[in-house]
Amino acid sequence: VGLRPPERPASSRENRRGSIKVSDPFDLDATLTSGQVFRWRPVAGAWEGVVGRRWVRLQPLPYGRLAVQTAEAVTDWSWLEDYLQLGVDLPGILATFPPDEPLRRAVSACGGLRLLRQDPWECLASFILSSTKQIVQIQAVIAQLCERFGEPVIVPAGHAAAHAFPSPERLAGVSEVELRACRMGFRAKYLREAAWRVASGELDLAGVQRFPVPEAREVLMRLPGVGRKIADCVLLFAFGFSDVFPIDVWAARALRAFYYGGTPVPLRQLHEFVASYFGPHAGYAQQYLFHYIRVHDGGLDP
DNA sequence: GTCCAGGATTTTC
DNA sequence: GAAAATCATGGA
Repeated sequence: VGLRPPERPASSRENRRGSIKVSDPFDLDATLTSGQVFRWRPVAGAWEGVVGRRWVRLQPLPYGRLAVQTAEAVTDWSWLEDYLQLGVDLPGILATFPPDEPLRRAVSACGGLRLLRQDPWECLASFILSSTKQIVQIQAVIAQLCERFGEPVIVPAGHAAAHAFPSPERLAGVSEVELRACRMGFRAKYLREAAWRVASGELDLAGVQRFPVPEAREVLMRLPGVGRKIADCVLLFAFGFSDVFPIDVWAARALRAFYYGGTPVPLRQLHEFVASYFGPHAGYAQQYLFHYIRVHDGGLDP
């Protein structure tokens, strides 16, 4: 795992392109479309997005490589290796899954699905905006939010403008009416309150990393509009607590269909089940089941 | 008009 | 305490 030197070392753009060798399976398409991130866009067989303050283009290559293009010269690629979690031993994680038929099918369908390591603020804000919205709508809301309030980032010459995710300081100063103009509805007041608490220092978001899961979850759930599910998404996608299993309508649907014969099991019982059944990387199992039932299983059950 | 979405909160037993 | 009812909004 690591970044290979560019094909043409003498070029002045030598640090703007490279390719990453990924020894383990890495399904970029499944990873970026599995509902954990909302900012990546498919462009001509590749994916374009913004990580932190950097515009990035990723393209799958043969033999387990990823082509990487940035807009500015880069010497230290640790930010991308961290975001893509290239140091993670995915086969080792999959080996901890219980050997049941649903997981076997899900892993077989998208064996290179990864969990990314997202910025906590962007992740928290994104999932505050996610509640009772479809993924395509969440993408649209966040795109508007970034375009209107995010700082422009450097893009390749001639490329359309791109923006960083707006900081909590910026969003704390945006009116609820302006936020609602991004089609986020009642979530506007929740986003503003979260931005205010983070910007003021009342909520030390980075500090959440140091807490055990129950305390970290409790801290996040003090925010209005953040319940168990959204808190768990932030714990899993931003803080890397890979044993956390967020249960949304789709995950609940998958659990009931695959493990309870489609019977209407209450949510509380599902939480008890996932806490003991899926093992130390239950969050990965969740992502596989979530993506599988949405994309590969027709999304329907009896 | 109806139904649904990577839910949260309030009310009620 | 947990289960049920209410809230909420844009799009298909």
